[in-house]
Amino acid sequence: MDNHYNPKDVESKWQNIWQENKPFCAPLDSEKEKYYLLEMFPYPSGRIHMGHVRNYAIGDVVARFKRMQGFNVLHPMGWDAFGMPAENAAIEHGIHPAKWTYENIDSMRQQLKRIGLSYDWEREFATCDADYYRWEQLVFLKMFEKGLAYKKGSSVNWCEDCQTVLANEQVEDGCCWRCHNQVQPKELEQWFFKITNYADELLEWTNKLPGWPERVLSMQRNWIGKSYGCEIDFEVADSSEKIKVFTTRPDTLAGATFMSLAPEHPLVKSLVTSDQQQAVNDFIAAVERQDKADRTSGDLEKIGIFTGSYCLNPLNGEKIPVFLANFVLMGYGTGAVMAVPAHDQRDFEFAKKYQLPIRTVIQPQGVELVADQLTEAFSDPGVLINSGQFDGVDNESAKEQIAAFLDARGVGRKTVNYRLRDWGVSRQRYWGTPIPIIYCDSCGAVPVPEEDLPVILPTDVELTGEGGSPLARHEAFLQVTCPKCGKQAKRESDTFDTFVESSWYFARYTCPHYTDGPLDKKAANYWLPVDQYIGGIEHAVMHLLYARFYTKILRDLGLLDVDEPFTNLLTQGMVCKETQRCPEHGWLYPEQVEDGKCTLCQQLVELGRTEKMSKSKKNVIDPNQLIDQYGADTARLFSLFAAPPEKDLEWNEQGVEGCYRFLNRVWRAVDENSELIAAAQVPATVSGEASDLHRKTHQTIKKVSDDVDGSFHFNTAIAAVMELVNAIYAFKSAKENPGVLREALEAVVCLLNPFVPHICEELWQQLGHQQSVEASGWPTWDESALVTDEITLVVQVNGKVRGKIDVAATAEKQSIEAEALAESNVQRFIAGKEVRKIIVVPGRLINIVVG
RNA sequence: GCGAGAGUGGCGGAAUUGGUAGACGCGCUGGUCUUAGGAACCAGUAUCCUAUGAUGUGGGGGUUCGAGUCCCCCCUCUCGCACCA
Repeated sequence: MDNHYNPKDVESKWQNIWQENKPFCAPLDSEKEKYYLLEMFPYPSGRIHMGHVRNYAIGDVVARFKRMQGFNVLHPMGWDAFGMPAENAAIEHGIHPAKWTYENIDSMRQQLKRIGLSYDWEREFATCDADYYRWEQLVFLKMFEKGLAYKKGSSVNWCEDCQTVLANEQVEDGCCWRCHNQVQPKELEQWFFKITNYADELLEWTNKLPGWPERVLSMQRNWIGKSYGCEIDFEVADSSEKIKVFTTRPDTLAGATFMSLAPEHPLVKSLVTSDQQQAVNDFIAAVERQDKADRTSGDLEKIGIFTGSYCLNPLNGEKIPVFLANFVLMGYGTGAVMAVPAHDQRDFEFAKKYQLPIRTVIQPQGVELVADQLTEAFSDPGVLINSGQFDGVDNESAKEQIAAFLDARGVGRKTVNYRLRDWGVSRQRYWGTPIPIIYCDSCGAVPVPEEDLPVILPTDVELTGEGGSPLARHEAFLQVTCPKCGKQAKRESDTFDTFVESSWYFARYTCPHYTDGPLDKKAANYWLPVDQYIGGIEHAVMHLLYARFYTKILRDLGLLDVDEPFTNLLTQGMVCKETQRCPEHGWLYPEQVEDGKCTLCQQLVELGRTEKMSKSKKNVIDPNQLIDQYGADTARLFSLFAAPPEKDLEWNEQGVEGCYRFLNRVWRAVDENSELIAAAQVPATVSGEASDLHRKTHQTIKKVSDDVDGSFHFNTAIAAVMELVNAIYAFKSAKENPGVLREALEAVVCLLNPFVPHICEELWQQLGHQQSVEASGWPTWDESALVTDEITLVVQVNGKVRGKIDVAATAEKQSIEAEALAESNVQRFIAGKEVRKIIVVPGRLINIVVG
């Protein structure tokens, strides 16, 4: 046996062939049915990690499987190339973000090619290419024209020391990650996309995407958060001002004993009385220091301050105090909450703390609810009390009746509220798509004329991490003349959120070289929607919702004709690994830790949690070593065999060896038998051991087909092929039945091809085929080969297994029962007892119930 | 906190969706062959045990002839929370 399996040779041979012959390029004009398969494109961090390998291996199985099934498959790859890490690299190492990014892309492309992924590389692009982002700028101008992009004030994290805006990720415990100075909120005018205009359509379509996991749809529905309720006006006492609140519980209105406003509420200034001014200022400053995400947390201590003003309850005219409260956010509803402590837990805790009155207005039918005795808010349904004319009404009807009462008096109205907020797309950063707007003192915000696009991101910038965005200091970029009036004007210096680029790249893949607009409508409409999208569960809401929204924008701008971008979605579980952190040096790579101590300072390392692999947490596993040692096929097979795709995977290399061993077994099985089976064919009739292998072959074809097609049970598909290979090794009468053996070996090679394509192409050639295995088609199974004459049934007594019987597959219920009762071990358990019932589950088991 | 998921041998996982719990693989134990074995092959491997027995799918209850699977309560872990991508 001198023809050993040598993955290095085999893999470079086939990768060269694929590079030369381009078998994965997808033509627009094809007789075949189209299939668009897409994995979420990577950020070019420089190195691929096991999460990438897993994601792209999953996608490649589907791409190759669909190609074998005869589809015209589009399977593209590109780069989500704008973003903060490139700027950080520039700040830390003085490399220009463009150079850093394009070098990373080159290195990652090489790494991806080593895995043997079947991409149409002709369609590759990076989102930082001006040929890409220029069309994003054009779409922005169209959105601006239609009022779908607008400007409004919004708060950012500001570091006074660095004079710069910080991303949430750059804020640690309320402090700047670089200088550890306290971060403050700062109000800036920023661009927003009106995603709220599409809230209802985005919500409705969550019921029309059967190919999406229910949990993702559920998260998106909750994110949109449509709720029906009532907007109510509370007049401010001794003033003409009104405080608007949104509530889903107008039925509790009579129980509103105070009002809570967000500290950011615009009315705060006019409401605060002079004697409360100082206390309120201190309070607002304290709340500003609190993390936004924690503000609504139930754990957070509820704090508040009296403004000195009162407002009037529109139901009963009662005068109630107006407070500011840390748990009320300006971003949701109206930024004001009518506080009903008896029936809302947060209000209850707040009222207890500040000794505010608690009044029950709903109680369960027939039970008296005494406010003084409440230990928590009562939020169940019930009947109204203390509510004047509405007493005795059940609370569901009271919602309607009170809304109508308020409406009739012009002080309230039924409304729909969404949790979803408009999408803020302005970033005060350099490495992103320039927003194509010019500010003129006379004309205001003027769009850059279409013929002047693209607004090219200048390359001659200095990045320091201080003093705000470099574009804001780049005079040659900033200074322009107003396209409308010709006077001196200034460019917008903010760039887009990188989520904008990732919201339409899948559409651009259909026509990446098109020069007359963002999309070639013919290509877009042929390929879209994406038939199968694959990516991490961490994108369940934001990216996937933005992409859905942007698709509807493109549709409404007449650029394509689909309503939704992704017909089927597979959310891959994360590849996780334990993190390690030094109190002084932050996250550490595994090689920086020795005996639980940081090698830089010898301090004890905090053992972190198991988290998703990310460069910033330094818990990334680099697959290159694995590929060097075992080859790409083994790395692919292992990442697919280790767990089902949806499941999170805690990284552990145990088992790689087994996958390599298996590929060696496959190799030898073909190699050792290739002469014997050279021209063999399956005979018309097979019997005995040969018939068992013949059946096993067809069972495996069926099992793998079912597991791969639509259900992604790759781990069990691979297990099934392993069983078939075990059966091939156990097959003793190969010499007498070379045809049956050939059939089994060819099935193994075909079925494995989507998983481990290099070795399969090589073995397919060795089996004497001229055509590639991928072009040879997916094997089909013969139903008649699956049939067995005899089946084994389990016999239970009172639900416990007591024996097994072999019966003819065609046996009648009566004879099965008789045989089960006669089984010797079963006899022991039913002797002397009354048989009450016999349950026969066809093809499975018999349960004898005795008493 | 809110929203969404997950929990099965020493380990990764399987279970036809209410019907034999532990497929397949790793690891481990013993053996064959070999100058050698970190190669290959064969046998064994949930736990307790004298077992044709009992127990067993994060914990506790329930429904059922039968529950890993369905229902209720609890625990632990993971993801997202709007400027990481």
